[in-house]
Amino acid sequence: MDKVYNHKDVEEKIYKEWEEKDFFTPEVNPKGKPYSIILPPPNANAPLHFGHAMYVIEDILIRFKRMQGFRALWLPGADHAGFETQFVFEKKLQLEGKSRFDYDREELYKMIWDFVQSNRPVMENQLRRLGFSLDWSRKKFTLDEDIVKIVYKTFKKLFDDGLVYREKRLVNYCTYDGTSFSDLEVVYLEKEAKLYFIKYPIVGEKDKFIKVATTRPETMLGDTAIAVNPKDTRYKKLLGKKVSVPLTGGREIEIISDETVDMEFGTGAVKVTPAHDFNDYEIGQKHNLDYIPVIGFGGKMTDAALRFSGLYVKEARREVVKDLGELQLLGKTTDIKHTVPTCYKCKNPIEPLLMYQWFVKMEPLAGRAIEAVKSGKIKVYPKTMEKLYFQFLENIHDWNISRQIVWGIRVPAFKCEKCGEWEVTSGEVREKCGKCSGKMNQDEDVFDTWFSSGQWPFAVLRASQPGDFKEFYPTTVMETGYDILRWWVARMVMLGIYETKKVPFETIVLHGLVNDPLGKKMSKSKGNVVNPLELLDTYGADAVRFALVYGTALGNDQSLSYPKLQAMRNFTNKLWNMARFIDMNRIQNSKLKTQNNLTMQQLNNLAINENDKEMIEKTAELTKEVTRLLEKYDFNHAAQNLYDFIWHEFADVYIEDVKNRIDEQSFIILNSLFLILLKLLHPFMPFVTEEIYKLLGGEGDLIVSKWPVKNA
RNA sequence: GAGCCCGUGGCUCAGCGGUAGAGCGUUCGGUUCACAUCCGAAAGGUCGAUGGUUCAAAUCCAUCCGGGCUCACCA
Repeated sequence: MDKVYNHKDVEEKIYKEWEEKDFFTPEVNPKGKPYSIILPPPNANAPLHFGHAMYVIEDILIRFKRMQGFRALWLPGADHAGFETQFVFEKKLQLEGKSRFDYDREELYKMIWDFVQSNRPVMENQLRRLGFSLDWSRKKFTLDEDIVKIVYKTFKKLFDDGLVYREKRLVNYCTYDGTSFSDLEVVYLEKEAKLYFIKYPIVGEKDKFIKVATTRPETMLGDTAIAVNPKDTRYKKLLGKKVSVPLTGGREIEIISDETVDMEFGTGAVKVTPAHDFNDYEIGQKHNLDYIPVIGFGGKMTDAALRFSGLYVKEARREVVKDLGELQLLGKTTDIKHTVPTCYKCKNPIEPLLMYQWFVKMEPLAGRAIEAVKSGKIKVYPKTMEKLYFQFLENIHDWNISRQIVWGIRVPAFKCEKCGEWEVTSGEVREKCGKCSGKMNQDEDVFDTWFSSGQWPFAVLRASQPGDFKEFYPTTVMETGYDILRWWVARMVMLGIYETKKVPFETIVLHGLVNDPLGKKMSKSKGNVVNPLELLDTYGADAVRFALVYGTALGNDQSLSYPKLQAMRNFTNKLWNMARFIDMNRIQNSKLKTQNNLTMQQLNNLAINENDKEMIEKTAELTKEVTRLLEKYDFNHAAQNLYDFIWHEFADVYIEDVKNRIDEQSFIILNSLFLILLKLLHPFMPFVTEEIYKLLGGEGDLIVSKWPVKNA
């Protein structure tokens, strides 16, 4: 054996061997009970970041269960990541001096498809480098034909059940990216703004005004009421009176009362623009107001904005303020801080705009999802995360699932040109209207990516291999970062229960984020992103894996620590040298048998020396403890126990002791105990343990060896 | 505005009701042994602050301070 463990020589070789021997499929344990985890499908188009390396937790579970004899399935996939990917692709086009408008829908889709396919192996190979024992024979993509079909079916079912509807409503729209979003994709940023006080002349009463305060004067062109609080005595006598909206050529609106108006803010009177503000939209619904859209989808003022038509919102604001000043209708302006809805991707302001979109009615779905966790049908680790889950589901709004992009699953809905009738299908194309035989056109929009990934567990198991769904659904564990609990996990629960009548997974395990060494969130814009591959090169996959679970409680964020990585790398080397010691003794004492792989029971029968007996007992205890900790998803302590015991008890004390009294019997015990420790450590450090196991003459392959049991 | 998490030796973090723990770092000693060393030992903490509950609190409760995250329609 080499003097020093060299992970580079070992990892690739071993992974290939495992893959060639088909150890990653559940079929290695044909008779075991099913145990399944679906890998959260990474974006097919993007290289992995450090968060993905945390999926090592899933590999630990799968290897553990595989060794215990379960039919352990860990199913890999890739996500088309609709808007994310189209955004990246458009950036690329931009660099080439092009834009999405230079291509028709089909061309653009094809280009993105090729782009994604060419990048996809990068991500998949990184998963291999991490040592993940994923069943590649079952890998799926969210745009695979069979998956798409399932997504269509769910949509149709939701529609038929009245849980999907198409309506013209105010939605979050990014005029830069040209698409609408769900609530979750809107980020509220605190910004400095000007609060303008504007006078609206009261009709028929000369020189009388009502003053309102607003940060968005340009939207006044679409005002359809002024609202005050019914309790506000200041305005009681003005209720029902008309005012004329400045700059609109005398358009008249009414002063109404609504209890949502905050008397303390501004003047206590608020302008109501139902077509461009969520609050105002609500008020508009209640009071049956008109909707006058003055901002268009391109971010420019519409014709309804009269002479401001064609101006961008910002310009329009400036002009409106200027004109109001000239008309003596502008009061004071003050500086305030307020939160502005912005696009999570491009950071430009989100405009609430009125449009027809497909919505999923969430309340009934959310209720069942809440119930699933409250009743214990789904367990959450760590338990504190339940709060996040409930918080989201208890305050949920209907989900806008339409996106105005091409990269994704196109909505299978067709509209008749003639009679306007909509028909939703399970993917079949409708050319003729069933009612009037008019020509039908498919909706241009695609689904929100999360609508398809929200169906992933049942979709992927129905599509992977015949029998998989029956065998492996519900899956055992869903493990992912807590940051996508709402985006993804909660939606999987809702859609899973809806479509299959069963929870999609029995347990949710959530890990924390990996921050940079200074504790800051890694992000491209900050330039502090650490490429996991570099660390794999430097420290080896085993060390990186171990460092990620060691010393951090489940669900807590951690900062990348180079000293820790180094310590873990040293640990792999320590293991290697323990093996070298054992190996050298075998060679030097050729009469020593290579008999090993004895069970605890056999070792107990063999041992005479007190120290040997004690070590057997301690190893048995460790086995019990590590097993117990893994069962309760306490990877941190399982890892710490292994580390401490192997280094500071087994190596520092026991090996030092055996050194001075080595004989046939003690060698067999030493060797066997070490192999047991390798088994316990294997889920965490699969490469070095497998390599050593084989060098020391372990039977077969460690990855499929039997998990040690205390009393066997 | 509301909620959540974190604040433990120089650094990174475990512990979360029963005499303060680990890794890294530091200091001293030993060894070249299977070990890019490794082994042994030591120094170093009134567990953010203040009150309370308890026989007993880093651990439970309250308030406050500091750091982070999330949610929310403040015009």
